[in-house]
Amino acid sequence: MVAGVDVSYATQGDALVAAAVVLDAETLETVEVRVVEGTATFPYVPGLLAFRELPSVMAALEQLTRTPDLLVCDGYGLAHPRRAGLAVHLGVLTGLPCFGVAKTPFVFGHRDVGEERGAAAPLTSDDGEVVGRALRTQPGVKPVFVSVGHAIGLDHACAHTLRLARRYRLPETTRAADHLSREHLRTLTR
DNA sequence: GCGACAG
DNA sequence: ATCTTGTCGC
Ligand SMILES: [Mg+2]
Repeated sequence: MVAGVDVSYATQGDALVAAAVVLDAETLETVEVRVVEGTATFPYVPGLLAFRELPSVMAALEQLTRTPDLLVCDGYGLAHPRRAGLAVHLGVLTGLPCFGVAKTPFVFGHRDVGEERGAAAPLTSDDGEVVGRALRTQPGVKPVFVSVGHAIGLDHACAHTLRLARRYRLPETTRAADHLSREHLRTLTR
């Protein structure tokens, strides 16, 4: 069981909606969905995203009737200035294996990535440590950035990412959580 | 000292 | 993240 989490924010005011979606890792079938309405209590500050998004994400996860075996975050884990991105926080808070899949670069660069699906290049710090991996999930489409959160290795995190992103650039977990939180927020704003 | 900066 | 109109490619 793999869970994806994400948060949507209202333009007016501080309302937000967090979503947790559990998918069967094999079939990608939706097993359970949870949405939580909340309020933003922390601003967006690059490097401190966990403090803005995780309170409501934790609330949504606590509503699940089944504990997932793996968590997938929308953002970074170890590939963070302090090696403490939201995927690391969420893994420690829950005690569950967790990794992050980010959509855009943050602070670490990488060599060119081949154009084929599965092509990859390490994200490295100035002193050469590998903190993540740029991974092409669809041929000819921008790569995603995978990094370890907690209790999982980078190879396994990338393998899961590829299995969860067979048709689209982003993992189905992230797509489902993003869609659910966005739609629920819309019902509040309209 | 200045610029860059996940979502 | 959210807003917003058009454009490009499969
Ligand atoms: Mg997000």
